Amino acid sequence: MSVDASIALLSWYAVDKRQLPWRAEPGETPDPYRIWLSEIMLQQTTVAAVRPYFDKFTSRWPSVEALAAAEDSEIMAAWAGLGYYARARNLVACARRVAGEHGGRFPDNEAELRKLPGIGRYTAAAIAAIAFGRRAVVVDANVERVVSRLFAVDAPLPGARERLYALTETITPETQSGDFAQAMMDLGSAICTPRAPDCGRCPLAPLCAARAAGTQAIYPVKAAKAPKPRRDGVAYWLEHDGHVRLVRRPAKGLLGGMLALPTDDAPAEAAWREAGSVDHVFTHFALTMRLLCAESDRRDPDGIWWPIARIGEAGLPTLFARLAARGSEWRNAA
DNA sequence: AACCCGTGGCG
DNA sequence: TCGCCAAGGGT
Repeated sequence: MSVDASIALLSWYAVDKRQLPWRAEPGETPDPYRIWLSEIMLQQTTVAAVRPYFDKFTSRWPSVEALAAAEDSEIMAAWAGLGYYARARNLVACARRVAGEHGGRFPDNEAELRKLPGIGRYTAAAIAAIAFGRRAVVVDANVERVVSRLFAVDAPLPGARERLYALTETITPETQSGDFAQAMMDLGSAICTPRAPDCGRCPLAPLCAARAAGTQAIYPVKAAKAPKPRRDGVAYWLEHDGHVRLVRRPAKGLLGGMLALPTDDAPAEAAWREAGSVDHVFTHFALTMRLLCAESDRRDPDGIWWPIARIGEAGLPTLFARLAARGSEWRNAA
């Protein structure tokens, strides 16, 4: 099974693999910095969403030393809109550790990579295999889906995670495990998809237990999810002389470390006026946030005041970018 | 171990 | 329309 699976898969990958900006062409040497950056961005995020951010980051910061030397605020702003902002905070911390403690070179093995911020079991294995040619067991959501079908694993996720890891280990080849991992992920993305997998085009179909039983659509089995609660909030658009008041959110928690409109408590005594609301869905709750707007007769010198004409450059996360659009409309209507 | 943490596309 | 889903990690 092991050898058959990897040969069939690698043959398919050699022909049908995707061209991606971070992926080295055959004969090229992969750049660990670009592999690392792409892997962090791709955590729980689609290739289509990552592409423009990867291009922007590698243009502005072509090396890990360049990234390490950047200001936190620049990097957070550049990450705005991509989500899961702890990744950006860990990205800076990791770049500075690599630049400061490793001479600008990423560790070339899983155990050392695993010690760096933002690099967990999956990412350490992926970088070790793809950037450094190490044999590593790379298990992401694509691989879990493919393997759950190959072996018809009936135990539900996330409990079945260790079982799926062990099964992946049995089919991971000793060499070319980086290509094998990327092939599994491309297969999961293009053919062995969550709904309606295209088994007719799958190089692993002859080896697939679920396919043999005709039950491929039921895998991976997943535990029921808790219902998503709804919450309500208030944000404030306070402007003065063409500028709007912003705040830097606390480093931890929701949208941590990002610039935002003030929330919860009014930033000033003013004649606040309703300007509608924005609905936004986060991973674990749905939020309806009202927007209150006012003009201030003075400018608190301790606050962050951003020119409204350039609000698009502030690097607001999506929720606040949408609220800011409402605030600008309110302003133009007044 | 269970919970926290974004966003946009898709059927 | 809305729930599902995505190259997960931290605590």
